[in-house]
Amino acid sequence: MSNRRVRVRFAPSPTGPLHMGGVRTALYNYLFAKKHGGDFILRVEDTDQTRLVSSAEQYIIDALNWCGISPDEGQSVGGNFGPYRQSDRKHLYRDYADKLIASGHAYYAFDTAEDLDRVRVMAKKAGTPNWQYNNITRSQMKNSLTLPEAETKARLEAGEPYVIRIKLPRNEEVKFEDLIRGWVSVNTNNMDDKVLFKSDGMPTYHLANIVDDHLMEISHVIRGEEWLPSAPLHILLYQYFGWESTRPQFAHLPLLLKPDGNGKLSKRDGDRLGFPVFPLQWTDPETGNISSGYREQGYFKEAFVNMLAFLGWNPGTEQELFSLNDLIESFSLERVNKAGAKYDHDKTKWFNQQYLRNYSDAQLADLLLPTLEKNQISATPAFVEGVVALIKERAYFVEDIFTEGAYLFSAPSEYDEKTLKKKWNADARAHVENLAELFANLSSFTAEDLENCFKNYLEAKETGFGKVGPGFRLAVTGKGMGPSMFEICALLGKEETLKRMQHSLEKLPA
RNA sequence: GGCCCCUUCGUCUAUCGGUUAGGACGCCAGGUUUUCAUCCUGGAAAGAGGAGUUCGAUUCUCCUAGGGGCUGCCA
Repeated sequence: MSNRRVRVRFAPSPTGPLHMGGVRTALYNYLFAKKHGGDFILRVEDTDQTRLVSSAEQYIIDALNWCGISPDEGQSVGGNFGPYRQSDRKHLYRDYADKLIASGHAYYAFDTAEDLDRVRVMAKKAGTPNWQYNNITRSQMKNSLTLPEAETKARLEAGEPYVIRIKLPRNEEVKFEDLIRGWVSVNTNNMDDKVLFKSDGMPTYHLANIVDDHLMEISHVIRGEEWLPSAPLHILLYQYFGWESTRPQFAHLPLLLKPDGNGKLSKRDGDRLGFPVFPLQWTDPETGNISSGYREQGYFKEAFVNMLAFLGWNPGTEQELFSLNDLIESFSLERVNKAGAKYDHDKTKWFNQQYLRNYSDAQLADLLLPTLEKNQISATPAFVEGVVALIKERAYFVEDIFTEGAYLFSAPSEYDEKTLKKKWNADARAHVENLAELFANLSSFTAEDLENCFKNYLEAKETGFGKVGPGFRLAVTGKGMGPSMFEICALLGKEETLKRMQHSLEKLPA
């Protein structure tokens, strides 16, 4: 058992886009697999045909690929344990359900959905809020345990719809050791006879999940805490199938919580609180609604992954910046927290800023190209790199470099009103005029030259930086704030700088 | 309501019986900067409450409270 090859699976249901909680579950599975030299499998659990969203499966694959945590096995990449889509495995499950019936651990139930609704409503009226189909109530229902054998047989042969339910024992303690939570135990009296096989011929999650994990030789089931309540049921299934010796170990992850109010982060929270909940942008195929994604918002996948990894896990050191390889090296389930974690968007932005700074100017210039193209701006690579160097430390996103430094690419068409009002006067105008003249005579136009020239001017005029600087900046950039003016002018070059200064004198009030 | 899980600064977290309870984000103040951003320095900020075990509990146990999950022929 301990020598068993590590094989983990991420098993989403393709009912929509994967949200960041799902991505984190996938990430932890991936990290655990890679840490132990094992396999990371993507299994699509599409047993609920009514909730299926056709484009969801591809979205899930795209999202994992973007994050750099592509599966080793799956429908799209192949593998020796396929098919990896449960609807393609449909033929497999019935036999297992039958085995359970044969061994007395499951039974046929003929109660219709309407029957069950009625019973639940009545029970509620009688003061029982959650009626369950269990080892007591099943005696009053229509199933192969209560019906005469001949009638069961007749109904089956007549093609009457039925489901197969697990038959839980009375008053039995089910215990298992969770890798994150330790011993968890539940009494079967508090569990119900879950449906294993639906009337549409599909297995439910519970059956398909156990059968597939077994067949695919899964060694560790790492999934969200929402599955903790049904884990005992799964334990029992392994027991009834006689698969206890190869039963995977369980690890139930803490949930990602909404930053405001209560509850777990859900798909419906997309953009509601001013941040995406999806890794990639998603267009709802029915409504056409678009939900934003981290990728399209300009987040680096490294930052996104790093941030997600830290929501529920930490290395125990003070290091916070981890590449995917660093994460693989450091990850362990023992260091995963038990309590749910609230998502913090500020921290996510901070992570992105950190990664942005780790890129070289040349790399960032490259990344900026599409944005420039979109805005129909052409500039030499050297110039773009110069802009990056000047602006990058005030940027969180690549795109910020453009929005913050737009005035470097094209001369200002408007001038900041506040600065205009406060700093532009006859003196400022005269200073710009004088400086333009001095600059025109410079043979070398480096930041250093400009600074010297500027400072000499200040001395000559016996004035301070504060009297001249703001007007000068306004004239050249149209802004009231920004990086060093000397750096800016040096980057723009003599011709452009002078042109802008002249232009401002014509355009700004006298 | 029932069952299960959880509980350290606002948030993410460190601490595996003895610490001035540490770090990060955010926030505030000061410094650097012509300005803004960056950067630097500093600051405010936490063991839910109550019992017990122990020489000693944030750490172990129990109770209470609070939070979360589940309670479907959904996953």
